Amino acid sequence: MTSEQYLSVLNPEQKAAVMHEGSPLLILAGAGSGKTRVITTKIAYLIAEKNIRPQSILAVTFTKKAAKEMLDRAVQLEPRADKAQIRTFHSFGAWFLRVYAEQAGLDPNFTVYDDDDMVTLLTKAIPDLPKKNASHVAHCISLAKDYCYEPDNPHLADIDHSPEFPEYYEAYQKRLRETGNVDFGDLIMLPVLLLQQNERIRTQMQYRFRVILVDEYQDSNVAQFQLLSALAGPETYVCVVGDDDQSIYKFRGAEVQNILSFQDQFPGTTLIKLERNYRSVAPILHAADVVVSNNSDRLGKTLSAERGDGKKPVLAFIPTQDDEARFAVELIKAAHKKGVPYADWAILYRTNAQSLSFETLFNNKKLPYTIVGSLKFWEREEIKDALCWLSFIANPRDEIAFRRIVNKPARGIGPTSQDKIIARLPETAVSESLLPSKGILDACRLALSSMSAKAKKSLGEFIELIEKYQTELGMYEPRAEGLESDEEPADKDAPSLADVLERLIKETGLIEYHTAQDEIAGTQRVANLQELCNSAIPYAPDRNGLLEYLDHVNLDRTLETENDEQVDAVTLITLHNTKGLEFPRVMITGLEEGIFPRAEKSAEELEEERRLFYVGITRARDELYMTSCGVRRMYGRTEYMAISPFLKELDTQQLEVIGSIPSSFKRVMQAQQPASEKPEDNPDEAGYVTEEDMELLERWRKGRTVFHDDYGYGVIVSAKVNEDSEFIIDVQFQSGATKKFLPKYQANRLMIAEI
DNA sequence: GACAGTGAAATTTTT
DNA sequence: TTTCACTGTC
Repeated sequence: MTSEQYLSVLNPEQKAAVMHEGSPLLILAGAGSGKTRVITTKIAYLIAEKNIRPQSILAVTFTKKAAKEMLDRAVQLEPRADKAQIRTFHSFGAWFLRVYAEQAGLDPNFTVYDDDDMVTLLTKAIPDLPKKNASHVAHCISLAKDYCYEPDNPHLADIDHSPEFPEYYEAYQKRLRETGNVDFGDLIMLPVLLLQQNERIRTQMQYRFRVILVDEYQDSNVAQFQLLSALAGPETYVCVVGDDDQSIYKFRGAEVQNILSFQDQFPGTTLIKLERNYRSVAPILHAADVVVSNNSDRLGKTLSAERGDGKKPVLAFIPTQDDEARFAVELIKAAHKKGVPYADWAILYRTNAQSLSFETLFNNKKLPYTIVGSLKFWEREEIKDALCWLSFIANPRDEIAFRRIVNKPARGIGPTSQDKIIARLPETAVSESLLPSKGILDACRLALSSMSAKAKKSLGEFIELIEKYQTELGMYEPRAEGLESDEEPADKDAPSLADVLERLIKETGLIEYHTAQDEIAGTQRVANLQELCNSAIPYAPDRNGLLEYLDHVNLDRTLETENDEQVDAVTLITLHNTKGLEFPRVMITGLEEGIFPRAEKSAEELEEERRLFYVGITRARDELYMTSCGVRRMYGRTEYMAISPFLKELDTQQLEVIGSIPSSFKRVMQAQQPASEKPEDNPDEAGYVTEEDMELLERWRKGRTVFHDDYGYGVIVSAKVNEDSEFIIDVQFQSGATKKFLPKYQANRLMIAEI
């Protein structure tokens, strides 16, 4: 495509953003304003018209999915863009640290620890830290790293002001360095420290990247800002794109301040606003706007709906979560009959746990779906086991991996022996001046003499097995790689890492171990292991292949189903994961107080939840459905849900409301009706009593005997409309227990007992 | 050191 | 309701 062609489809602001040069650029891009198009066109334009070498362009995104899409679209416009560095922040960090592993004090074959590994390592580093506290401390350490605070930083108290925290952090960091590995936070923090301390490396990097583009800048954290600052030299062209209304990662250290103060941090910045929305029809955009305008802490912008009018959003009140899933199925099936593909639909929810009722029913009704970003697969025991074998082969200083695999299946080397071995680790560091060290393997050899005959034998076999694979994969050969790392994808028929992995899980006894487990518990573990092997197919059976594969699984937990794009399936996804995506038809589920927004939110956090709602609404192109359940099963108990406070912020005149409307919402609707249509009588009691309530009051009056499926016979001791305008009864059962019910939602389980 | 049985806790959101 | 961590026994 020529640049005239791709520039001609842009509106004036977009074109200005693409062609801008000579100063830092901040693009404030509203939802659906063609932000990705602008970035990808800019990449193509810089290469084609400004003679920028593709290799010297760095484009950073937050998710691998976004990176992939950006690369694909840029390549469509300009084939040479495939040489540009388009990565997530974390994968850039991993790339950088592999290039400068030695300077960063890391094993060149390091792998990345996840949150669970952090907790485990922490309990090893600080033995008397209670397990329950460990995950909290681990979380705080992550946050500290998001702010680029080292253990001696006085600001640590802002994160956790317990006096021990800096000690814990320091002990953890020391132990982590001994493993040669990194955690997620290190992937950003260590490059920042290295760039700040080492002028030569800084100059190298600043020379290497002449253009840096950052997407979703509103969700960058302080460490990422510092990384950007360190990478940007006086000659570097910096362009960031973001939307303060879509900042949803505060809990992870995201700092909206980064985008709000960008113009101060980078003096002379040009600001371009993209406010034309090309995605959603007007009523959907209106709903989004009404909701987000309840937030106070925002730059403020007005989106115009370029697509014009369309279908009003639908708000459905639904009895239970099973009905919610049924509602989705019916809607989707009905549309499918009219030719709407399944893939047009996305079901959005606040917490991963909510996907379950949809999965169950979709399976039942043979409705195809894909789950995005479900971490479950990678958290499975058998998967982690297999990956730890690979990690330990790559880096035999990896204490966590070692402990996990050395005694599985049982080899008679329990925690006590493991501690003994790890205790010998310092000796190996001294005796082993030649790099790379064989770490724990050497420590095992030192500890052999003090072990029982049985343990000695199996530990010897363990060492042998690891070393065999290390040799096969050439783990100690120098890495033939400079700054460029443009690996060609492996040939389909070429030998693959998958073959190695398959052999490994057989030889280690993992497959037998899990076959046995499958038979006992009826699980799918062997099948999962097979799936894992499949995921390794594109990687070469050598050192680089292994490291790339491990980075891939550690930095991107979404299981790549190769035929992702071809299969026609409904998308099940958390609201957070929808960032950057769009769908013709969107259903936002679980709009109940305590679910969305989640319970116990401060005012500030509530604004973030509201932004999350805003993000969800603005994903929809043509149709938007919102559902709210009356009751929901949680922890095996049935809970009565109040409607989400966000629903009360909607413009009910611009909604289609269906289902049995709770009186608390009827009140909202009446309040918003034009004065002429308002009913005359408006009793201003605590609870507003509707006609429907009158019927309920008559039927469920005080003193009547009722029968409940679970609790048996009982007497109604109170019947009233509560503060939330919901009709509620108290029933005293024969057991003596008193329970509250909303009879409207209990038609199947609670009935009047005729006497 | 392995395993069965018991009791308590669990659901944020993600790179 | 399910899952996980802890305890006591072999």
